[in-house]
Amino acid sequence: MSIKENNLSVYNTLVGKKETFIPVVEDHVGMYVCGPTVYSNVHLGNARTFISFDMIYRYLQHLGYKVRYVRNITDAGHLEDDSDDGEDKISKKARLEKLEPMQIVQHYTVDFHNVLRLFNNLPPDIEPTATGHIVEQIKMARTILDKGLAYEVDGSIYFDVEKYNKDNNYGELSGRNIEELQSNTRTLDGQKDKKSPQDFALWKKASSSHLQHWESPWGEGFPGWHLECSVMSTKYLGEQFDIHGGGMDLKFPHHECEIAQNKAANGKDPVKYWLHTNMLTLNGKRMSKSTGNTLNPDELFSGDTPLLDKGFHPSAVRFFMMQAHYRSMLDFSNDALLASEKGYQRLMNGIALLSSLEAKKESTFDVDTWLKKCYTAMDDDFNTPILISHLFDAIKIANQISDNKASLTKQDLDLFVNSLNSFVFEILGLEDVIVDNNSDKLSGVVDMLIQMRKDARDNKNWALSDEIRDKLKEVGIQLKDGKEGTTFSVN
RNA sequence: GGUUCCAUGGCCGAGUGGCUAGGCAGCGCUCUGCAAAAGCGUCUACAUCGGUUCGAAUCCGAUUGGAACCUCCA
Repeated sequence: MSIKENNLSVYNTLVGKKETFIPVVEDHVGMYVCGPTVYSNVHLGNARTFISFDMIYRYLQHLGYKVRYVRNITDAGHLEDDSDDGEDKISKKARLEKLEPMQIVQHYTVDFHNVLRLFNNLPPDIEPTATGHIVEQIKMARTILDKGLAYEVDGSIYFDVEKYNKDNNYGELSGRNIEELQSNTRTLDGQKDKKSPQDFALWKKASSSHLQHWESPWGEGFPGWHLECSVMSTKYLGEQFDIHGGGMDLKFPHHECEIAQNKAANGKDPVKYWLHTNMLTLNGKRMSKSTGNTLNPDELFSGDTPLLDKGFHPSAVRFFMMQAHYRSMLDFSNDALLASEKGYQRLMNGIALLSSLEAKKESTFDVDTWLKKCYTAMDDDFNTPILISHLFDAIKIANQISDNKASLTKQDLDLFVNSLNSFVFEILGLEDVIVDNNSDKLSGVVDMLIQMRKDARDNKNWALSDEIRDKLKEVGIQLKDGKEGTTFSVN
């Protein structure tokens, strides 16, 4: 399959503007996305980032690119700070719960996968773990050490930012400069080993309290915060690859350090396009594990939280997220979600209707132009909100066709139906959940009541027919009287 | 404190130097025994104050308010 003729442009954080997307290797895309640190349940903010990149992955594939999507699992634990007695999150959690660190890792990795599956995310092609690449991390640390861009202090290896900055630009991604950083870095305890506060650890000596540690040329220790991503992206995508993604919050220092490590080790700019997704906020503040301002997916699905009136289907939530651009901040609220859910149902109803429409002799609607607009939206840095506005236009046309106010030829109708389905299900990754609402048994019961109500209505027994309708409504079943008979929906 | 970003109609949320995004709610209509649902139509906004321009919500400056990063976080 050849690449669809397209003008995909992406917003590249590195240059601060949109650029035409041209992969390093023709027809192939290497994409690395920073995955979660698995020390607690994944929250919706995390999910947003991975859902956004899932959409990007899907669209790149749709365009015909052969994509290798790598997303890591951070299971080695990042240090809480750079102090000597620093304890990483995974060890800390393990100590609290009296569990093996890898037990924690396993538990939350499974949770992470489950949640993303519910959101209909495709799995990445490779999902490497930090603990599975200790050898490679030691090797890269040694390479950087050999090149003189890192130094050893008491069993720990630190990256020499100042020295690196002489021939490179530390801060190119986040727009910082090193002087500013030096004058503005807060003073933290236990940084006496480092030459300069902005230096960061490639390898840290393990203290006796550390549960996770490995043997290295410098003694027992564990890898630094940023090394795993440099190592694993290089290993699976090469020294230079196309897309590196992650949340905005990782821009600095994490991604900045990744660039520095890769350039120091390989002498090349590792990434062509840096893509950063914006935060999901709750009450106007960013969701964050450490501050506790979070909403967990199971609370969202069940509605078991004071924040929500009811539970929401993962696909409706995904639609809610797709209605905002991935680079915009999105605030999570009950009202916004309810509004989105209704729109989502409308979209699904329209799609169901569309597949039952009949072709006519002539077309009153220009499908090709519509389709082009859809692609233009997606090609413009994956603008899903605009795409969705076009999808609603399509739904309007579908209704018009149904009312005989518009028509499409067989060829146009097929293209229309296929394109709409492909955008909604294949690219946006939504699911048709209307069907899921109607379990066989329930619909059997309700159909019986609908028939009884019809008999009552035929006998003009309005009291009974209204009672059936209203009682059903009370238990959350909405009857819908239409020309072709009565259907129902479950709220 | 430093750096960066944002402020859009009742709500959510795109866009952007002249060409009414879209969704939800509201209102009107169609349908209906009455409703509901559904569909159709409609409501025309861009924080404040200056400036640039034939023209600014869109560019520039200031002000106010908010956010992110600077410390682990998607």
